[in-house]
Amino acid sequence: MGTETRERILEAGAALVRRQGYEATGIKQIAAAARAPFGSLYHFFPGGKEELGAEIVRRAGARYGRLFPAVLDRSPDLVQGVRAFFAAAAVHLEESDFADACPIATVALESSSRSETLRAACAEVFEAWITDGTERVVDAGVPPERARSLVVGLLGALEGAFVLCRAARSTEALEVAGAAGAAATAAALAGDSGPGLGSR
Amino acid sequence: MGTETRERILEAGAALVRRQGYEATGIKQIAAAARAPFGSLYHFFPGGKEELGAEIVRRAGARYGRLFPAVLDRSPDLVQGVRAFFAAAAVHLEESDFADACPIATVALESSSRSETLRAACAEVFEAWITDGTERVVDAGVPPERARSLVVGLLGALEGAFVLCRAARSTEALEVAGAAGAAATAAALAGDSGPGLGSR
DNA sequence: CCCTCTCTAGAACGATCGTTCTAGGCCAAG
DNA sequence: CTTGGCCTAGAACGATCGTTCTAGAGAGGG
Repeated sequence: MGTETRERILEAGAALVRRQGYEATGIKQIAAAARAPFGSLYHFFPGGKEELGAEIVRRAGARYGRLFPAVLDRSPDLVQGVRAFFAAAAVHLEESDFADACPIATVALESSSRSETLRAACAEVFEAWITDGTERVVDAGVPPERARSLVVGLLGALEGAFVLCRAARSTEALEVAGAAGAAATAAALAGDSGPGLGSR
Repeated sequence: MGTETRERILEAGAALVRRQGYEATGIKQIAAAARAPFGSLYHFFPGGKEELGAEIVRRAGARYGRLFPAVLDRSPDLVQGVRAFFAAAAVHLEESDFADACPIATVALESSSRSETLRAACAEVFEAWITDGTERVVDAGVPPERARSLVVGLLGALEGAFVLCRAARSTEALEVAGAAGAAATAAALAGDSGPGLGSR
């Protein structure tokens, strides 16, 4: 069955796009990295690069989206879960020589004014992450609207920290964001309407 | 003097790169948009696309960096200044059909694993923004280290919100980030070591 | 007047881009 | 055995990429 080839293409493509972005990654480069025959690429993705890109985004989004719940499940509470997630992101980023941050943020910025297809795929992934995250926060006892704002703030802080960290080749921004995110989460759990991410 | 041609090239290049990113923007496209002869491009930027890109980043960074102090000067205090800055960013983003966000964030993500020259230019700009912002916050009475964390958190929140807003074509994330940023600023001014961005 | 230096102007080059096309291998169904 | 599908395989195409090269316009100092 050749479906595993399709798999390899998406896998290799995701790794390349995460590091280089969409525009800088060639379709032939993906085929080579996946050790896939070039013809297969257009067989599995007749829509060409754009379709392949959208599929990579969705696929990487679904995989990366499982990380936050997984970390939460291993943490005693929400606040420590948030702290642990930012800390893990910092470790992983540094270990990859500041290459592996968010798998889709670069594509989101590159495509938002150029390809409606790609932009929509990124938006879809972000929204799924937010919805899933909100559910977890609501389960911890935070009112839905407040929970969503918290999660949007957390995700935004994470994405922004990735931008700064990759540029500076330093984890400072992730550390700051992690501490702030944890504090904001604690405030939301305490029912404060006060300071912190997510007070609207 | 032909230096004004150089100016036009940087101007046009900045506008294109801001919307499309670095990789998707062609050097000939910049020349055409600037109504500059193509030969002039290599005359002014002998280092080719990379040198031009780095110059665009630095130039756009210097210009955009003047915005935050300007907004602050027109605001009664730091907290309202922060709020106003995020609000203005949201208005400008929406008015530009979600095209004009941070002029260098896309380049930062695209280049960080591909071009040391460009990555360094972006890092330089971010660091300058942070340094300048920290100075303003220190002037308002916050201890230096705390001030820097606050500013790093604010900038990260802004950049991340831009990513989410452009993808979603919505200003939600900027609104959340603005409220959180203002609250965190208030907390820092009050000397709280408690919740909010920048509590390390 | 001429020489030099800056800047304009765009043709030309090789490389690479995404895409299309043709051809063959493989395997299950008839 | 033959047919028809999926999938592999890569050559070929036109377009465009960044870069280099040649040539000339224009101004200023000797």
